[in-house]
Amino acid sequence: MQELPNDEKAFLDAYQPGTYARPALTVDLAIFTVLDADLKILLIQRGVHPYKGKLALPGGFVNVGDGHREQGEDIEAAAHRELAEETGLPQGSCFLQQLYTFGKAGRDPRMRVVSVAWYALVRPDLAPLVVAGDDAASASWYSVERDLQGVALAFDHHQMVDLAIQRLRSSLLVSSIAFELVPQSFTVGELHDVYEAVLGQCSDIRNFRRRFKRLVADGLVERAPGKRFLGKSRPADVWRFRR
Amino acid sequence: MQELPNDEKAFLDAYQPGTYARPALTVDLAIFTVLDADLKILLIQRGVHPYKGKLALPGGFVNVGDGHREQGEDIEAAAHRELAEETGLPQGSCFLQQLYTFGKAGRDPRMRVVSVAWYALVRPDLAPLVVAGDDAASASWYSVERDLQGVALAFDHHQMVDLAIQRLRSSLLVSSIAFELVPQSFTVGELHDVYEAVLGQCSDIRNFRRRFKRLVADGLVERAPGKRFLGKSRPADVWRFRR
DNA sequence: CCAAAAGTGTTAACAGTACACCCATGG
DNA sequence: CCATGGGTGTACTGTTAACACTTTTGG
Repeated sequence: MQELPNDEKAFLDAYQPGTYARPALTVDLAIFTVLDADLKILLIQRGVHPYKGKLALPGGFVNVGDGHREQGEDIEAAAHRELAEETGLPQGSCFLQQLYTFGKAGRDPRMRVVSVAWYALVRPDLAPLVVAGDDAASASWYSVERDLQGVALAFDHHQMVDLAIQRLRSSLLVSSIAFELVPQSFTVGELHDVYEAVLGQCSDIRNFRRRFKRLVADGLVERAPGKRFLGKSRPADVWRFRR
Repeated sequence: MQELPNDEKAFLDAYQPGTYARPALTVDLAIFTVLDADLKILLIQRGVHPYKGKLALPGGFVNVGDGHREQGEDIEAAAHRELAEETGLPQGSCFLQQLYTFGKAGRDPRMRVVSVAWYALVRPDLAPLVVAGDDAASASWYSVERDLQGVALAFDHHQMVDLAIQRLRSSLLVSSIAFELVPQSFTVGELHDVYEAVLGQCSDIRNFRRRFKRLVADGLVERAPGKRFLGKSRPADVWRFRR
C-alpha cells in the first residue's frame, strides 16, 4: 500500500464500505504447449454443475480479503497459483500473461461472476510432467486443431480459447514468445515447428533459417554447447535465447 | 443466458451462493484525442478522498445485480455508460476497447477494488464538445507529452496511462485505429499528424503518402467530395475510411 | 516574389519468397 | 545406395527510407 498524507489516513479510519452489490471474481487459464508440431491446450472435464461433464479451462476463485488492511491475494498471484496447482509445475516455470476480462451478466448461471482470463505457455519438455491437480480430476492436453472443432466448452470458455489463440498468433509475429514453447536449448527445426503449429500453416524452413540468422547476428540468440541427435538424420546445432 | 438441460436447472434452483469475500468492481477509462498534432488525454481532478485533489482517469462502479436472474450490467456496458457520462457524447460515437484489469491488493486504500481499464478514442472534431459530466466536476484534456511528465496520478492510474499509450502505439502500426482519431472525412496531412502525435516522432510525409496510396488502391480508403481549405496554403484532397 | 503546405517521382538498401543445391546420419 | 532432416546460397520482388522537385494557395 502506498504512503498516504494525514488527512487521507483520517478519512480511511472513518470510512465505511458502501452497500454496492459485488461480483464473484475468478481467473481462467488457457494453457498451451506444442507437442509433435501440434498446438495443444490443457482442459479439464467438469465434475460438478453447472456444465457437468463438459470440457472447461482450468481456473478458480481469487482469494479476496475484507477490510482496508486485509485485501487478500493479487489477481496476478491468483493466476500464478492456479497455474501451479493445475499443472503441478513450480511457480515461475511458465510464461503467463493476462488476456481479457469476461464480465457479461449471465455468463455463469449461478451468480454474477467476473473472470480474468490469462494465457500460459508450457515448454514441451515440461508438458509431459503436467499432472492433475487437487481440484482438477482429469486435466489433459487436447489438440486445438483436431480435438476442439465443434466441441462445446463450458461457460464462455470457447470465446476465451479463440481469443487466446488469436493473441498467441499475433504475439508470435511481434514478440519473442516462440522461445517459451521450445526447450531452453533448442534447434532451428524445433523453433520452426512452433511457428507452423501456432500459425497453422507451413512455411519454408530455409527462409526461416535466414531470419533466424539475423537474430543470432543481433545477439538475441546464441549457440548452446553440443548437438541434437535424433537418430535418423544429421545432428542439429543447438541454440539458446538470451533474455 | 444460455439454454440449460433439466438437471442443470434443478441444480440452480437448489444453489446457494458461497460465502467467498468479493471485490468491488470498477471501470476506468483512458480517453484520448489528438488536438493540434498533440496527443491528449481526458483527466478529472478528484474532489473526494482518497487522493483528493489529484488527477485521475474517469471511471466508476459497475452495476452488479444479485441472484441468478438479476445479474446487473455487462462490464462492457458499464464502460460505454461511463464513457458517455464523462464525455457528454452519445454512446457509439467513440472507439472503445478493453485494455487490462488491475487487481493488486491495496491498489485502493478503502477496500479491495478490481478495476477493468479501457481505452477510448475521440475524434478531434468532437473533442471540443466534451463537457464535464455529473460526477466529474472538472474533466479536461491534458497533453500527454507536456502536462503529464512527473505528475502523480491517483491510485495506479499512471500505470494505466502508460499501458494505454503503449497499446495505442502498437495498435496504430497493425490496425486501423488511426482513422478513429481524425474526422470522418480527413486529409492525408491530418492522418499523418495522428501518427506523429501518437508515436511521438517525426516521419517523412512523402513516404507516408505512398503508403496511403496503397490503402486507396486496396479500397480501404476512398475520396470524399470537396477539398479542405485552411486559408494559408494549397487546398488538400479529402478522404474517407471504408469500414 | 516569398512562405507554407500539398502532391509526384527517383533511388538505394533491405526484407520476404521461391527455389536449387550440398552435408551428415541411419538403414 | 537411399531416405531424412540439417544447413548454405542465389535470383526476383516488393517495401522502406532519404531526398529532389512541382503545384496551389495567401500575403
